Amino acid sequence: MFTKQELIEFCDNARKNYLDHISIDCVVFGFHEGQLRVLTLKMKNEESWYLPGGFMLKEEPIEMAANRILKERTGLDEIFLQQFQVFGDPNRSRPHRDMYKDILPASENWFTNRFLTIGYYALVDFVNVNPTPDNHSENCAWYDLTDLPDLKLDHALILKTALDTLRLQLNYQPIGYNLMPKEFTMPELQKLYETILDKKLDRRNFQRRMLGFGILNRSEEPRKGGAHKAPYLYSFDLENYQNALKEGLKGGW
Amino acid sequence: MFTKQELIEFCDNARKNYLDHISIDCVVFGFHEGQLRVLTLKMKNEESWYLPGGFMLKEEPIEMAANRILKERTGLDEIFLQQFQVFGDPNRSRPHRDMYKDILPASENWFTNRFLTIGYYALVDFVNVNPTPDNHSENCAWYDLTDLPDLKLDHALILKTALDTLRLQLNYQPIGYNLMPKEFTMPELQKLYETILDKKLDRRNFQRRMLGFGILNRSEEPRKGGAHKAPYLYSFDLENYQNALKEGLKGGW
DNA sequence: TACTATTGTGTTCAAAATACACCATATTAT
DNA sequence: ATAATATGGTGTATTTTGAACACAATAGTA
Repeated sequence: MFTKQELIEFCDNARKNYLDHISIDCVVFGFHEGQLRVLTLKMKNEESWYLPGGFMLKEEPIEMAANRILKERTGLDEIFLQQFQVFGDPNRSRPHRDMYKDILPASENWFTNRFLTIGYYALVDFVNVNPTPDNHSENCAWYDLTDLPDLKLDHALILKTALDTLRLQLNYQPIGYNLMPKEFTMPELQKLYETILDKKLDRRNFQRRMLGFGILNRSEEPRKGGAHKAPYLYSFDLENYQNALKEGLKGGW
Repeated sequence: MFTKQELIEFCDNARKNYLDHISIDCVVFGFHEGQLRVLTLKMKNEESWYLPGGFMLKEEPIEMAANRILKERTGLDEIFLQQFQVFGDPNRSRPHRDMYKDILPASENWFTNRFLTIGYYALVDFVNVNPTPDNHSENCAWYDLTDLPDLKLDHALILKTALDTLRLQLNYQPIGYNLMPKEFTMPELQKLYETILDKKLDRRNFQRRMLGFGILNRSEEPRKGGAHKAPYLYSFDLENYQNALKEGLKGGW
């Protein structure tokens, strides 16, 4: 929560640089060792959590804005973000209006204008990534999907919609490139799918189907040093992966 | 194209009523007897065609705005519109800026501000629908997809993206409810799929699969009066149809 | 050296998609 | 009337894909 002084400065700056009425919110899913989590920010002086979001510069392309915002707010860079929906209920920012109504009149408070927010989502390996909060935020935290804090505004809805979209996407697009390390084992990749879908899959059928997509390369050398039998290492075939993103994995008709 | 006087009036009105920086454009696919077409508008005094689009009221929900805009500009009402993507290249409205740069300075011309446009698409039966142009438009026309006029701004991109989305959607969602008459024959429905996909399908396999989805009811009475054997009539089972929209037709994993 | 946990690689059975053939019916040409 | 024809309904064999399941291989450990 802004103090009055901070708010006035923020609004002055925003009016100069940002496009009014449009914001971006990012749902960053993090995965590691069977854990699926979401990146959230806690605002200073406010007992509530938000998805990392922000505003667009007046002449900035949308995708660039999404990447910049995510980087500024969490330090995450070069993350593949996917646009999935615009949220624009006229009342979605009512909590902010209520919060600030006695501090600055609505007419002067750019921050509580109506905003449509463009939802983006991403998948990352949350140990390869080091979220660092920006000035407005007290803390970045990875929350387990089953144990979420109270998300402000419509951010719970945005999160749920992102998850639904991700699960649907799993059926016709490859995932994992931004999420798995360069080399990974088949059981590791399977764990990702199982975690997103919240469902057990058959080892052997998973492998056959996955290989059938033709987006994986198998290394000569299996992983060594672990306990038990040494598994093969796989990596994504970038060209085929990109192609599968465009074309879809298996046509229906 | 606006005259200077019209433009000034339009901008005055827009500033009062519309949300700045956001517009909506609709891709209305029309289908009839094997023809797939797109609804386009020709502006007065301008040799160019547009998708029907417009602006949001300051406190209007997005979906409501999309429906209102489509109705105002074409007369089409109660059409199921599906949001599919936001287009926001900073240069997308450059043609409009160039067009009006000598008529009204950009600082006074709300119309040439930067706009992000939210893309919606719909499918309708174009003989059940009677598009009537609004004041700004000289003409509404259904164009064949293979014979499109020059679409202004980024509207060709929006159309192409909508078509790609529609084709992809065909694989995991039912379509046709807004498009087919209440009762229709299986060959008629097949023709729709073939037209959208631009590909021939097997009659018998199509029917089996379609019925397998469980979203169709067969009437007792076959259609009469046509030449040749009387075909059965089908209608959509609304409840199952809606459910299939939400759940998808066949899960992958 | 046997035990255990994990991974690799089938094989079988069922379901679904594909390819293809035949019958039914309403109009039209003779 | 009757045959020709165009269109629509239904069935069947084959192939492909998906689901369920079992056994062999390997590295660490008791």
